[in-house]
Amino acid sequence: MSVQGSHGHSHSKSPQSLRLTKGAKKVLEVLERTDELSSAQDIHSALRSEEDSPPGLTTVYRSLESLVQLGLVQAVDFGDGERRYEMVKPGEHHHHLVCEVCRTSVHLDQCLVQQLEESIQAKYKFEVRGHILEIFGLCEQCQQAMTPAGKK
Amino acid sequence: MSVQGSHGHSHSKSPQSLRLTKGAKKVLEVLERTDELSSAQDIHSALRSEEDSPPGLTTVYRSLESLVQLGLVQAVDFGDGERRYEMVKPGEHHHHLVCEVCRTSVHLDQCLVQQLEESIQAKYKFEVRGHILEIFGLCEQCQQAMTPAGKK
DNA sequence: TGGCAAATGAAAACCGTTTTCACTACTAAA
DNA sequence: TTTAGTAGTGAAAACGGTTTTCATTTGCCA
Repeated sequence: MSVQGSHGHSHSKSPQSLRLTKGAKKVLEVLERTDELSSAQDIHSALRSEEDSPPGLTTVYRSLESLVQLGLVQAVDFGDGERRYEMVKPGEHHHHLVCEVCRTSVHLDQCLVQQLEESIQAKYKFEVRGHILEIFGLCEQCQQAMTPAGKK
Repeated sequence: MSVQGSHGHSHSKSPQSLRLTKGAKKVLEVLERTDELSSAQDIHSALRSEEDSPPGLTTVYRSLESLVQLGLVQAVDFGDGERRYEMVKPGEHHHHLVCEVCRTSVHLDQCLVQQLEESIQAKYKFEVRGHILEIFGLCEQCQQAMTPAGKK
């Protein structure tokens, strides 16, 4: 249920794209079988290497936007300038451990924030609609790979 | 303690900027008296409207990078394409309620994640170094401003 | 089957951020 | 105090992910 603003001016999303277009289906397929977070470009190259006439990058972006709107996909932003996406399994909601070195990410098995929302709502009169929680650090391998000396 | 990757390749930050330069001081002053999150451009225009020879945008960016490195400022990314910054009061760590309509943000008075870090560390063998938690929704005013009809 | 709205792709525009490079301001040594 | 040498700065260009534009194609349906 993470919320994702858009770069530019985000015109309220008109008629189009409320249906699952052909391109969007292909994008969703890629995300369906990918366990890690994927950027638009990741998805685009995945498709290009397996389809004979893959959707263009533009279509991938547009599809992702629709899929997010449809609630089938969630966008995550680590602040490194590249947005990542992943499938949302219905009723599932979770966060990630993101390794700062190798950038791999692991799902946390449940949402840590849900219980807090109610009290925030009461205390701040703030209507909670979504949240981003990402935890950064070092995965096990990268901890080991970092020799005591190199521990910048 | 939010973590902030950089856009490009982030050359490990050489000698320079480990001291508080003149430009950085001005940037810090702006953040010091601002209670909301500010983007680089915000800071730049603030300075331009009050100094006779204000630091350029480049310097603002460079200063912010240094200040983050020095731990005096933290960067926050909502995924709308614009990074925001705020002063870090020593020992303080908190998160924000961000209104999706008017984009104002309010501090939560404490960190909601700290208690979790230890158990994450144990369970996932993941060395936690930082996290991002931002909660999105509607502030009180914007809730009211949204007439039942206009509730897109 | 003809007409239209939606979908698509290529290329251009965007825009926040970073890099480059020439120049200036400090600072420390002589 | 002059003289390096180093760090800081600004303007402009480069970058790169994302969005827009616009001409074309696709697919639905009356």
